[in-house]
Order: sequence, then structure tokens, then C-alpha cells
Amino acid sequence: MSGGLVAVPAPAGQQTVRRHNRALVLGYVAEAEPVSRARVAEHTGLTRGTVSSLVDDLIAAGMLTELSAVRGATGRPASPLQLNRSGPAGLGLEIGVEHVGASVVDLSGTVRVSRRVASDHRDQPPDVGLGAAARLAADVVAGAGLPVAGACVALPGLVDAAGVLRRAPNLPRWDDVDAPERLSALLATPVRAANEADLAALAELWFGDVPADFVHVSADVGIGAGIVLGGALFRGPGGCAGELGHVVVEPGGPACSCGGAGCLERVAGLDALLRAAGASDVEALVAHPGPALAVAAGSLRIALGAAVSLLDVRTVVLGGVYARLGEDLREAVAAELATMTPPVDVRIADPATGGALRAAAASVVRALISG
Amino acid sequence: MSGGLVAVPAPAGQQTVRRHNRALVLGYVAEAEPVSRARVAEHTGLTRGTVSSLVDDLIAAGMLTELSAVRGATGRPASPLQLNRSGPAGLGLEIGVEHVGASVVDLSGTVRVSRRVASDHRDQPPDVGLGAAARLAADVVAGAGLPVAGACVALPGLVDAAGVLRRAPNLPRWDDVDAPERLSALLATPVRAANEADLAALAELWFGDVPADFVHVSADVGIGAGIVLGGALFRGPGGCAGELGHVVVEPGGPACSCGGAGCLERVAGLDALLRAAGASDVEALVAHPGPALAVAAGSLRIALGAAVSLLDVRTVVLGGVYARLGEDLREAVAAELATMTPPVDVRIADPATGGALRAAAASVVRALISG
DNA sequence: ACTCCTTTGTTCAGGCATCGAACAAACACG
DNA sequence: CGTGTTTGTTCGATGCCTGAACAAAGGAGT
Repeated sequence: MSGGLVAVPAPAGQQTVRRHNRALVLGYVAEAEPVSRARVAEHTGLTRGTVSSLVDDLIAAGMLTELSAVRGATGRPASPLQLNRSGPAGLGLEIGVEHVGASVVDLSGTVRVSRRVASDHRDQPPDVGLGAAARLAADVVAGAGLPVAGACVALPGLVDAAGVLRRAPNLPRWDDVDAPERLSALLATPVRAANEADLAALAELWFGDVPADFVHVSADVGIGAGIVLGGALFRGPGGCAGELGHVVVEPGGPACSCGGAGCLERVAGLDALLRAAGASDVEALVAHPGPALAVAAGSLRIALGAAVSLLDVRTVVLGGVYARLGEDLREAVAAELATMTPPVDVRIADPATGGALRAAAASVVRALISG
Repeated sequence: MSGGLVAVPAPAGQQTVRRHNRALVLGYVAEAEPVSRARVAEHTGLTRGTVSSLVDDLIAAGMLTELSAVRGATGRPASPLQLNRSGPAGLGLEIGVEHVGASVVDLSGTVRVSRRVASDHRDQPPDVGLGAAARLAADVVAGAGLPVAGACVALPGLVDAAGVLRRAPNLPRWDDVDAPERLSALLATPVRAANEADLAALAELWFGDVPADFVHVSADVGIGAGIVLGGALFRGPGGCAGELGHVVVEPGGPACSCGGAGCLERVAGLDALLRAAGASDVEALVAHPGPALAVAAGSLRIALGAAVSLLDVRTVVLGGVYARLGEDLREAVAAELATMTPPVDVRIADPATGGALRAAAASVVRALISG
């Protein structure tokens, strides 16, 4: 059984304190490496003695390594601490409509191996995609030669709080698939699942240049939003927060599969944009967007305006197809949102972040470090 | 300086553990009183010895009292524990456009004294309202005869994370008023400030019959929403979340003071509803709503649909003027939202909760208990 | 070459909080 | 009146952090 939604109050003991402080030390090393025990003590507020004891634990657990002493400064040379590049690693998986991907990152977040292969799942049963992902994963893990501590799989649909894929618009045979359970049996490793749009938002947070509060829009045939608040993903009570695609932007507009009418997805999703531009595929749309730009900007003004008003975020990142439309769309959306108070900062997703696959792998080591 | 937004990592020691477990015990007594030490130990997972020690602290601090032993069952009779009705109390304040209110609740959440007097602030400087509130507060506190541990003031406008009233639509001279600082000087007690709509939502959570995740709409001239997630208020990164009134529900509709057009507030706020119904005041509107019902329901379908999609809540509570419109409006909105998946539960705010004033006072003792 | 100074990392007694078990208290029941 | 049951307290053991003293390892100046 996966963890409950509401934190059940648990008694605290000395072990609780130890865990907390161990994570505190590890977290500071992760963000300031290489760093000496003395600096860790200074920044965390712990005693040098306590830090030494905690570091001993962490080295024994394979999380940290000690470099050779560095000479040159006054006083006794420090022995710098670093995250162990050969320690527990994270496995990231991605199952898309027409591909699978797998990636291994070490404790420092560096990508060690990453592969992506075509694999059509549109009309196949889930076993095909799960099997392909598992084979690729085994391959990648063997190539990395690191002990894998856990995995996270990015899925193109609604993932509930328990990790079950409830519905994937483009994978009609994947309703209610418990991907984590199936994959953890195949890989002999604990596996979590997450929405691909959510992981894309985390990629932007961890590897891009954005503040700690923003909304990341992933546009494709469907439109989802990853919401980041206070540097953490906001998944909502049931894990389905950020369904931006079904916000109504055109009352009385075209009917949507969700039962509503005039949803953003229906008005400014990929299909609608292709139609507006008279284009047959994404490449043609990007080359000659024409009226599609205005359609997208006007619709996004309403949907993103609602998100900004309700969530009180001041930064919006455009991803997916919207990112492909580039600066022209960004400017148009920014102009539409310019009237709002407080002002909204509109950006294009950074293409160098590595996307959902990298974030999936990184989420595993992040959980290791902060847990 | 008030507390930062992001939790700065702090080292944990034995005192941390003590605080945590003390709050754990106190919290369980609060929800199960009267209750014996043995039952507290059983439910918290702590040892009976530890619970005894913690309870000694709490009795010495005036938070708990021990009742006389109850006889009748087998075994040694328990000495039941209860929240101390004479212990630290919470002071709630409310500053409205045309009134002030003050209320004292004891540790158990029971209202001990509550008063509300007319006081027009519409075109007055802040000192008038603050002074009136302070005088009423002194009066009420004297009448209650309890030691006041702190206060919380409900304000009809945007309160930022530091507690400053940024903007109040109906109090033009109250921009950027640091009400907590002014009031704490007048009352010699720490004072927090909160949005009135947020507190109304908490009143529903604590004293009404709603799940732990919902959106509470406070409709008046302006429209705000209190968002409750996981049993806690969601205020957003800057403290201004839930600005439902400026969600666009009618693209190209009437211009709004926020710079947009077709905002919910402009289309289905009190002024618009009065106009739609041809009524001159709220009483007339409630008596003969006429087309105002359809206008409100259609607009709320869009705005609440957006909130539900983005936040993943399944319950919506209608308050303020919308609550006055009663079951007719509830049914109309529920019908509009019936097409959504998952289904949305639409309710009317419970008039017996005591509203923002009671929630303000209760928030103080709740903070005492869980802190 | 030698001494002084600075900084680093370890060691050890002290204090604090929890746990587990033993023990005393209080009452019902037969 | 003795037995059984439940409650609440007491006490030693354990674990963890703190603070200070101490050893280690180099640079700087004479």
C-alpha cells in the first residue's frame, strides 16, 4: 500500500531527530558540494561533533564520499565532502504514445545513461509498452553500472494519488493500469508513477531558471498544467490538479469529450490549432501559424488568467506545442495578460532541461536526499 | 518581522521532539475529551509514562485540567483530562464596511462572549475602524474574564502574507494598512490578520459539515473564494489565492476595474445581480430573483468549473449573497456542473457556523493547540 | 629550522526525552 | 475479604545533541 494522503500524527523520538538532521546535512552537501564538515555545521546550525557523527553514517550508507584534503589556505586543510557518484542512483522511465525512454542519474543529478526508442502503444494492450519500458530499463541500468535505489515512470495521462493511471486520452486500452505495481515486479525495484506534465514542470523547476512558484503548461492534443508552489509540486487532493485543458474559455463553444463546451483543449489544443492554421502537422503549424497564434493567445488569456487568480502565481511557462510556437506566442500571451495585477511573467520552456524523463529520474534521488 | 514563507531548514533536538509530542497529546485530548491518559497513550503511540510527563507540563501551562475520577467500570477509575475552560483564550475581531465585531472563545472552541456593533468606515480613515474594534475588544475581553493569548482580525480585502491589508474594495482609505501592528499596540496582544472570505471557509470547515477539501465562495459586491485543501487553508505563495471574482466568465463582457473584461464579479457580483433582477437591495433580490438566478448559475459554472479543474476539489460551498439565494441557486449551479467528471457536490453555507468572526477567534486557539 | 597561529575534525562528559518494565493505587466482582 | 483488572507513576537504560577540551595539519613570520 502506498502512503496515505493525510499525514497521520506519529509520535517523535530520537530517531526522528536523527533522520531530520541527516537529511539536513545531506541536503546542504548536495547544494554546496564540495564542502567541509565545518561549513556544514556553520550553515545547518548543528555542532561540528554532531555533523561528524552524521557524516560517518552517510559515508557508511554510501551517500557521501570524502575527497583528499585540499591545501593552500591557512589552518588545517579541510577534507571536502561530496555526493557519492557511485552511490544509489535513480531510474527514470517514460512511456509515451509512440516511444519509451529510460535514464539513470547518479546522486548528484548527473545523467549517466539515457536512451529513447520508438515503440507504438496507441492500439496495443498495456503489456506491450510496459514490457518495452522494462527491457529498455534493464539495458540502461546494466550500462550505468550503479545500484538503482528506485524508479519513477512518466505517464501521458491522469495518475491518481495511489499511482494508478486512470485515463490516458491517447492510449485507449490503458484505463486503470497500475503501472508502478507491474513495473516494480518486472524490475525488482520500487516504482512510483507521475503525470508527464507534472514532471515537465519539475524539470523546469530543477534544471531551468524559474522562481519557486509557477504554472507550466504542457500542450499537445490534450492540455495539462504542472503547478509548482513553494518549490514543490502541487498535485491536489486526488492527484489530478492542473486540468487546465477543461477550463471553459469560450462559453457556448464546441462540445468537448468531458461533457462541457468551449474547453481550452477544444479551442486551442493541437487539433484546433492545426485547423486554424490550415496545417497538416506540427512542423507546418510552426512554419506558418497564421491565425492560430491569436486563437491560442486569446484562449490562454482566459485559462491562465483563471489559474493566476486562483493560485496566486506570477509566472507562467509555456511548454509542449506552445513552446514550439516560440517567442511570437509568448509575446502575444504576455500582451493579453499585461492588464492583470499583479503582472504576470510569461516564459517559454527551456529546451535544455531534459524534460519529464530526466525529472523522473531526478525525483528518485531527490526523495533519497530529502527523506 | 513575521515568519518567512519558505520553511528554513532548522536543526532538530530533543526540544523539537518534546514540542511535537506535546502538541500531539493536546490535539488528541481536544478531539476526544474527556479522555484518560491511558487512552491518549494508546491512540498517540506514546508510552503511558511519556504521556503522564507531557500532561504534567500541559496542566502546569494551564492548557489542561483533570476532572474527578469516574467510577463504574472495571479496573482502577481513570482521571479524565479536558481542555481548560479557564485557560488561554482566543480573541476574534471583525472589521466590516459598516460594523465591527469581537468575540472570545475558550480553549475548547466554545464562544464565551460575542458582540457586534454598527460602525461606518466607508469614507473614514483607518483609525476610526481600528479604534472602534479595539474598544469593543477591550469590552468583550473584560466580560469574558479569560486570559487572552492572541487575536486574529478578519478584514474585507486582500491581506498579504505579512498581514498587511493591501487593498479593500469598499474601504478606499484603507490601502496598505498594517492592521495587526496597530491593533497589537492597542490591545497589548499579538494580532494576526486574515481575509474575511478565508475565515468564512474555515468556519465551514471547523463548524460545518464539509469534507477536508473544498472551495467556499463568498459573494458580495466583490467575490472571493476560500480554498481549503487537506483540512488547511490554501493562501497561495503571496497570500492572495482564491481571487475567483476576476476569473473571466464572459469573454468580451463588461469592463472590470481589474483591467479585464467579463470577470465573474462584474457579471454575477451583487451589483450585476441587483440589475438583472431589477431589485434595489438584497432583500428585494432574494424575494424575486427572476433572471438573476440563471445569470449567476451560468457564470458560476465557468468560474467554479475552472477552480474544480485546477485544484481537483469535489465540493463547492456557496456563501454570502449566493447563500441567501438558497436552494434554487444551489440546484441551478449543481445542474450546470453535473456534466463534469468527477461529479461536483454543490452546497449552501451552513448559517449556524458563526462565520468569519468565530473562525478568527477559533484560529487563535487552534494555533495554540497545534503549535 | 623553529615557533606561533589558525582552522579542522574527534572525543567525552552532561543533559534531555523516550521506552520498557516493574510497581503502587483504586475499584468491581464473587 | 481476596482476586482480577485497569490506571498512573517511578526508575534504569538507551539514544541523540551540546559544549568544551583536545589532537591534527598546515601556513606565516623570524
